[in-house]
Amino acid sequence: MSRKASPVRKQSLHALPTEQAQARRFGKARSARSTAILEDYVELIADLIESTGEARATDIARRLGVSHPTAINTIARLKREGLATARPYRGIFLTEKGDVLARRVRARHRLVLEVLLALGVPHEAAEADAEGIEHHVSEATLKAFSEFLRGSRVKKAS
Amino acid sequence: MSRKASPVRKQSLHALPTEQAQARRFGKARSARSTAILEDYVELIADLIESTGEARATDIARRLGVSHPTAINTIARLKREGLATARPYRGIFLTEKGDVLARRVRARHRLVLEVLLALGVPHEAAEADAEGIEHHVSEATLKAFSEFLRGSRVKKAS
DNA sequence: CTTCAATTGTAGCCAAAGCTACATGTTAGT
DNA sequence: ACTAACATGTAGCTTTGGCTACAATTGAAG
Repeated sequence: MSRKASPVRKQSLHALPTEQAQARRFGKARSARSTAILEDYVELIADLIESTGEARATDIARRLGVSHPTAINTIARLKREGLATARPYRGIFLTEKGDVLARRVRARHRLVLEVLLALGVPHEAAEADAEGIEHHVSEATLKAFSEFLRGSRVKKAS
Repeated sequence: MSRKASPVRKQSLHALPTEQAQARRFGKARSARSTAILEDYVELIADLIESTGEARATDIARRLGVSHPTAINTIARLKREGLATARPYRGIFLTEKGDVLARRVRARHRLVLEVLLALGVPHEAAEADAEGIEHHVSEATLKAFSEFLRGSRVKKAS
């Protein structure tokens, strides 16, 4: 079937998106997946530094639920990408770039969590799902979320 | 720092979750990520079969925006996991198990999309983000979503 | 019935993200 | 000042999910 590459594939009943549109969407999801881990690390490092004064590799590994070599490997990737630095045996630090990313990610995380809670998702599920969902929320969606929250807060206040 | 493994790490200002809780959440997100691709394939195969009568490897590759060997590799994984079968040069088919998964995934996808739209997310962003978000939505969240939608539909109707 | 282009399959590469096992540093407590 | 326990680092393996390049199969058109 389908000898020629593209000409107007019969769009039927449920109307699939066009190939291009669908490929674009999947591509976005793929790239979000590949940055998700970096974002998790950066966010966690920022949290640890803020709340305990330092971010050590093993603490990070324990909190992520991975082995410490895995954490060290990923931290090496953070360094390669200019998001973090580390003085051996002295802990992990964020670069300026890492810090900027951390702020963005944390704000987004909080917003996603609040929206889930506002929608009536139970606390623990909201916390768990937010951890996965946050990486796939675009700017446009973020904006809609914060407007929705403003609305629902107003409603509650009245 | 932190000679002993766990004793009550000082929970400060922003109150980090406990190590166990956080590790559990990250673990869930990780496993969701690893099944996300399988779910995408199964969903797409079901869509293609329903709307065009068959699912060919190259169509799948084109729609996902990946090379055809990548698609074939992943389809091999689907077969290994008992979700799909393929008769060489004859297209891809879902097993019973694959079909069950496809139904679940499609229902979830639709629900996530509807919620995003109901929250005021623009159409294209909603479609794109849903593609990533859907894989991280738990049963509890799904339930909350469908109740929220019922509510918002009622409101709109009034 | 041949041919040639599209589809499908195979081989072999890469990077990421996980693991276990082992080696090396550090440092708190005696 | 030692030493044991913990933290950190290194080596080497696996799986997943990408890729390109090439080989084989199909089937529509001539």
